[in-house]
Amino acid sequence: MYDWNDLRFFLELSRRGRLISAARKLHVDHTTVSRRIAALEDELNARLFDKSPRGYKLTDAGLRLLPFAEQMEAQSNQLYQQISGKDARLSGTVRLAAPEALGAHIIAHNMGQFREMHPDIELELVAESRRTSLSKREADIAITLARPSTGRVIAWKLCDYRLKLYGAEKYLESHPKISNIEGLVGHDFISYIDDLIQMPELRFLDQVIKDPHVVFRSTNVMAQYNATLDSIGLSLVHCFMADQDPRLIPVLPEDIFIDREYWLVVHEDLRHVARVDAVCRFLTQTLKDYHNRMMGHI
Amino acid sequence: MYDWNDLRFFLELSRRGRLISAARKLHVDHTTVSRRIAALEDELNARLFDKSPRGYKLTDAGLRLLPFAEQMEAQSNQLYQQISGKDARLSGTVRLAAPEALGAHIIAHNMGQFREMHPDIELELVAESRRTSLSKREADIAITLARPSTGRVIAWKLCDYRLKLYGAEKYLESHPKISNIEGLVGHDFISYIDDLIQMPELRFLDQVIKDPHVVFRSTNVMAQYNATLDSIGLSLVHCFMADQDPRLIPVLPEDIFIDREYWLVVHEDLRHVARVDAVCRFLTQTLKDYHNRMMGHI
DNA sequence: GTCCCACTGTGTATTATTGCACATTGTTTG
DNA sequence: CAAACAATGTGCAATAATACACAGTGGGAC
Repeated sequence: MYDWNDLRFFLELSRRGRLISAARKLHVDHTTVSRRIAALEDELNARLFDKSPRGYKLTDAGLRLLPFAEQMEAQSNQLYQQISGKDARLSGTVRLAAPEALGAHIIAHNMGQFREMHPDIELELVAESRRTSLSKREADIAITLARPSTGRVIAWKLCDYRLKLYGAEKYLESHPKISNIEGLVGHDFISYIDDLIQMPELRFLDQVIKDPHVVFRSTNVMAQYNATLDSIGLSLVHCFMADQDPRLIPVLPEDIFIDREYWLVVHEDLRHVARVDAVCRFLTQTLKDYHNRMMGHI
Repeated sequence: MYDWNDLRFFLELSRRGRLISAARKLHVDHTTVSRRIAALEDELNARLFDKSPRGYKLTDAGLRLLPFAEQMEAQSNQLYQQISGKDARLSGTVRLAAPEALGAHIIAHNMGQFREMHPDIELELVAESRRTSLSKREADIAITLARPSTGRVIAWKLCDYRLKLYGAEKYLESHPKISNIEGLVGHDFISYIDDLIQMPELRFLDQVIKDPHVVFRSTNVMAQYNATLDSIGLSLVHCFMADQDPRLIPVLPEDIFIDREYWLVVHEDLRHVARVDAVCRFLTQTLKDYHNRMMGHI
């Protein structure tokens, strides 16, 4: 029978992609990891990784093995904690895919607190506005704008958030005063690139004004934000970003606002993996604490 | 972190109770098992076994560890089968506690078929009519006469069975002819030892005749059976035993019969352990095939 | 195009684990 | 009560696993 310990080498290599990185985490030599993976592949008569000088990537067989190994690891951690009495320190890497605005601002700004709570968990933040596949392990956790409708995932709503229309002071001073929604006609706007929008929930400028005159488009939220600061136009910005910045003035805030939701999504197989669970709990609690800010209530 | 392989030594020792027996099963030296258990106890800072020259017995900590280790073993077996393509031959020991009659006859007579199906599973049959505790691992599977009402167990009904009153030809020839139930008065009977009966379901002679004249008592079903053959009295015998023996004549079979049930009981934690599951399936199917015989329908 | 860096693979020395031989202990049998 | 048997524990040799040193390869930067 194969060596159960080899599964620990397998797990770490699958998470880190490189022998030397996995070896460092496990406090062994990279040659040991290489040999143990080779031994495991030999015992199981299956190729678990596609190897290249640039790293190791899981094959289909490796992907199929992964949930079992993770379950064993979860059991191992539970038994260690329960029998030895010592808290088996949560450790390992968790990859989180989150919308750029949320990830780069709210989550990134809470990393200090997270690391205090879980010093051995390495949180990798993929802050992009494109879809990620959890079943292909592109991420362990995803934060989406809508509840996923298919796949072996578990999801729950994290929070609501609000966007409002903002303009820089310099822009507002040098353009016609806006006293009602009709007054927006003739103004310039900043927005996403329509045909590169991957989530319908990001199409919200059309709800504010018909046929907006867009002078700048970007897929990058930070680029849009900075362009707004640069006084080239108005844009719909997340309240949790803009309200912290006195340079941005909300435009008709009582009339113009878009509400959206954030959802936390985890693959079913990872739900009970301790470090994934720890990250989920942290995110859930953090965004509960941020409720008012997310909604633009100051 | 502790060596995951040590858990395999732990599992085998917990099942077999002796270093040398566990070592034989694992194809290692008994000193290896001894040292690996010592290493595991040291790592977990817990005593897992009470040691004596006569063997090793699980402590409370060991009992608490057991389900986790078994889960890991279940995961390991599943992944091996699924990834390597090879059927990880079901192996290991399963201890079955069954009522003596059922165990020693029906089950024992089907061991050939069972071993053909599962050559690496060692089925240990504890054929006794006393209660066994599944939570203390006195057995992995129990067959009982009634559905258990408490405990973290899973149970389902295996089958119904029937007992009838039988007498040996020699006894019947040398005693008053029995043409109705009233005619039983004055006859001799063989039965259990009343104050040593541990299950109310075994008290059935009282249902047939009030104040029976019992000339021989035993806790052992086979002893009762052989005494009946020896023509010292009448006894209520399981149809699945007696109907195969032309030496036993049923007495008033249309009027006198007792119906009982067999239940299969497994501890919740073992339900998904592959070899336990295999035994459960085998028993369930076997007793389904034996339905007519169990009920005395020839 | 060349050099540097990061990473993997291989051979060998070192260290850890396991098996062997045997002593010790407790139980059973005569 | 003594001898035999079964099981565990210990010391040391043999074997296996791991670390170390270094070669080879591929990609990126200049």
